[in-house]
Amino acid sequence: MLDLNYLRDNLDEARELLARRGFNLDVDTFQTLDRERKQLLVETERLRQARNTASEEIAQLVREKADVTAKRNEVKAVGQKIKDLEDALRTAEARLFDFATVIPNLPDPAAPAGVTEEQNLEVRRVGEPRKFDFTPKAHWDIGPQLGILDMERGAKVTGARFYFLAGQGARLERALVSFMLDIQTRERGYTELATPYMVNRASMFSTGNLPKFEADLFWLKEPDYALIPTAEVPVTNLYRDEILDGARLPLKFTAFTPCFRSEAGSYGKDVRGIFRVHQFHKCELVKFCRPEESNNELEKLTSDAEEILKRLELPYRVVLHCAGDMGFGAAKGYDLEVWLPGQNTYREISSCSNFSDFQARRANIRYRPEPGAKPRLVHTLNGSGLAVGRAWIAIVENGQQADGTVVIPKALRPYLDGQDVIRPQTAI
RNA sequence: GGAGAGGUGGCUGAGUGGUCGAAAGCAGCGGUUUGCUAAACCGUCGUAGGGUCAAAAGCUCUACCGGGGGUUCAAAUCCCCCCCUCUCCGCCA
Repeated sequence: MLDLNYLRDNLDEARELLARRGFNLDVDTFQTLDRERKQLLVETERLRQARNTASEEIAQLVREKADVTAKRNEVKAVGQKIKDLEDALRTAEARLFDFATVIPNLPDPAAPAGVTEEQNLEVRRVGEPRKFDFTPKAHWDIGPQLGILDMERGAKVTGARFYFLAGQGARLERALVSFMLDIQTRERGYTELATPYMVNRASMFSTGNLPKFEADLFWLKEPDYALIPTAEVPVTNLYRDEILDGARLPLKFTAFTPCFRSEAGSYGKDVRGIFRVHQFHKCELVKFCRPEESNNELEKLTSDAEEILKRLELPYRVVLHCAGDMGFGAAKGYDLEVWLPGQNTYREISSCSNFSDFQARRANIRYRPEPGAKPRLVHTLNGSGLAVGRAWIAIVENGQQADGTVVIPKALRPYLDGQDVIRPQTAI
């Protein structure tokens, strides 16, 4: 959420910045709502003051054992007026709040203007896509042929966009999880968290998933909890409504969780294979830091995610989001796109974003810069390090050989008892 | 699921209708003193939003004692609903 005081004082600037990401800020509506709220506030406070003064007079009269009936009746009428005004004020405040909660974050000046994926800026390419002397297959062919992926049964047991991994396939995924967490915790200074997989509405609001993206989430019938679409939600909410000691910043966490997404509105997209599914696994990286450090921390976080791809010898490129392709709450963000030979293209495997104070304001996460100083909002960042299912796809597609087997990246072999190749296994 | 206790400022913890935004202590901040990685003493010390002001300071007003509603001239305090924590019983991976 944007700072309402900033909006009041810099409406034109805000409108222009938001236009860079394709959002049309309705300046007139904002000013009208803001003015109405202010008028009601002033009037309500004026009457409250009158009542408080009168109440004190009554208290004094009572102490003097004087008659207070007349005075009491006089104030009684004010009380009703206050009640009406308070109702009106509450409504006005709610309307302003609702207006503000659907405004996306202001883009960082570094984010290129643009509204579509094509306007993203390629920053660098790392690793050379392998030359095949045969036509490389996609994972939806390789996986079932090896007997490590079963999509039909996933669809039977649950529905479309669900799947089973089996034997070496399931183990490959488990190895990837340990591999990713070990690097981030042992070498990159992240603290590992195991988190709740369902959260309440307040948490979903804080990260920006509510109120706008309710349809993208899976909801429990009872109680009113949603399954997390990413560990970003529980980890960012770890410090909701807290004041952190500035000396502890930056704080860095990594968490492995399942992620649940309804994928509403993506019906035609990526219908083959397991690239886009309702349930997947991800190792997430989350940081809390001082505002002046956040863009630098974004570079470091991105490089922490890249490290996994480098060790797995997977070719990838880094793309800087244009203003319009960024997530709702992001000010600046990079995508890591891994090379998928089966599809002959780079595909997203990680998204790393700086949310500036957008989530911190919603979540009320502050820090005290110095002992005794006033609390300020932190900046929050997060990124995938990495999406495990997509890493699985990348390994299978990049490691495939003409005979249908898959070579496992060297760095991962210690997590598989030294196994170097996935060979066809008995069907489940 | 059943029974009970409780949620107060950064923390601990008083306060059961009116000079309570809230005692006291700790922590923090400012200072004094002491020849020592500290102690003692003094002072200060919540957040948000209005008004005044060119602005800041200051002054002043309003709200906030888990959340929401109610009673009352007046609510941290009384009533109702919800949430959370703790204890005991039951069930259970």
